Amino acid sequence: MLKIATWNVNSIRKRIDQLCSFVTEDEIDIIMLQEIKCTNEQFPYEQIEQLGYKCIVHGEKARNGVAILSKYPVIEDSLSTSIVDNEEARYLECLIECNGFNLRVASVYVPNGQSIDSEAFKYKLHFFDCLYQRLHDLFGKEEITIVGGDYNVAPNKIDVHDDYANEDKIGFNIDERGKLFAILHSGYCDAFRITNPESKEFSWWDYREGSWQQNKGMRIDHILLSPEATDRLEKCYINNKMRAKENPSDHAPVVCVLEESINYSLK
DNA sequence: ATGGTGGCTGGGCCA
Repeated sequence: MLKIATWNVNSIRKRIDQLCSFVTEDEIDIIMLQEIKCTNEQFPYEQIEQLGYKCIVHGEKARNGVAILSKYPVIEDSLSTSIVDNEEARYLECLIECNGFNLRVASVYVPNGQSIDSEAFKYKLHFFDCLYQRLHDLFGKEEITIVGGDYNVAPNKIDVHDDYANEDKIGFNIDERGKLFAILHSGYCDAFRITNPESKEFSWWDYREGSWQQNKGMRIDHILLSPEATDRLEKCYINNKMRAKENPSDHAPVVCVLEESINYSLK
């Protein structure tokens, strides 16, 4: 069994103790992190390595920043840390060797987009185009590809609270949903939705307006799987206990469980 | 209610 998680921590330095208890209690093998909000130098390597994880970090000062932590050996790192032609730390990819087969793992932090009529929204759509291109290029390269992250898009009505299922709302506009659908159509699977077809669950709740208390959230954090990974998918869950803690991230971790005792080679 | 809270910082910007 292989447990793989994604979590937007909203500052790794603020959340380091919660991260350590989460990966220990949920027995996480690999985790993709977003919004670490620190430089590579500021990253708390020591505390995480003590738990047996290798750290691959692509940070920047004060904002954004992605990382991948793995209990299994990382055989290639710093792959394609820039899928968009700018300096923002929003994408990181590596290759992990796991009991004789390779996993290509990516951590992605899609721009929020601010509002539908903003320049930031155009950038969000452009980022999605670049992400699509990268994931399209990866398709079939390794059998097992896992792309976890904060996509800042809820795929369908069931993924947002009732007040929010509106074209004007950022994260639910048809153009950005279309970009996510295009990635799914290219062959990747939404691990949570395929294992929980009817569940109205969220992965993010605004800090403001009592959103958590009223359960007014959105499911915007996703684990996308290549077909050979999807075949091995046992379950996927959102650990919203992490959102209920004191000083939480505004996001909850998403976890998928893969069966690993399978010959992954198609040849 | 054009607000609200939280994290970067060290005054706003971003989410």
